[in-house]
Amino acid sequence: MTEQAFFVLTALVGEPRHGYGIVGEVAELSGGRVSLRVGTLYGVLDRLVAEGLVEPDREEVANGRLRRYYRLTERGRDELATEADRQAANARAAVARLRAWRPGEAT
Amino acid sequence: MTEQAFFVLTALVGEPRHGYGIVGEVAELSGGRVSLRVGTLYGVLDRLVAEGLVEPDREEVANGRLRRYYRLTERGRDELATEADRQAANARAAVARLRAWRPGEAT
DNA sequence: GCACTATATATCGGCATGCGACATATGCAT
DNA sequence: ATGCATATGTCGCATGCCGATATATAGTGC
Repeated sequence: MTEQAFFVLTALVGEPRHGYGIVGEVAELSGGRVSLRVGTLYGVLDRLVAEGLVEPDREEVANGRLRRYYRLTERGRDELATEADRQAANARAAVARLRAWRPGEAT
Repeated sequence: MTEQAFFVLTALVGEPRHGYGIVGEVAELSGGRVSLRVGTLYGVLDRLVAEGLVEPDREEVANGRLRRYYRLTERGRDELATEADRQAANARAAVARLRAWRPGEAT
């Protein structure tokens, strides 16, 4: 799973969001580290829908502008949890190695 | 940074390794979750060398077979540490959200 | 002797993905 | 009127992953 897809899923946890809202939410919850571009968003969203991790929720018109909402599926939630564990494990593996071999302490 | 590049850097922490050795090391330290393919390896390695995160170490001939070793640079080590923090933070953000909204507790 | 496997290097082409640029449209402020 | 924030979406380029392929040596099984 790509980092962008990972953050889209995370942004959708709890409540459905529309495309533009996801962009803002991703920027916020990543602390600005990841800026999801619109050119990326719809491609990612289409793929996630095709994989059954996300599904269309509803359409709203707010202030004359269309809002298309998406929500996380049960499977999307599970996949996200699995992926989060993976990432955490990867980070742990790297940190453990970096600690084991301090500079100048090469085997 | 891609997951493959991340694992190549991790595999090189502490001691220089040759290409084929990196493949085995990555498989081991990822618990089999990531299988780095040879078609991927050399591309990743070239990019890391170009970015100054990895550099050629030495060449050896063992059992009539050439072994080309690579080692992690100071910058490579720093980048890996930064990336590991990023991954850990991403995982934490996702887990925190998943815990906050349990199934059926939607806002 | 011959086939197969493991070790070890490297290249090539197809496919997926990320993203800048662009297109379109509304409401609000200047 | 001009521009900005909001909101949707498309297109093409560049990057990156990986299967397939090529080359070469040493050891094992038949």
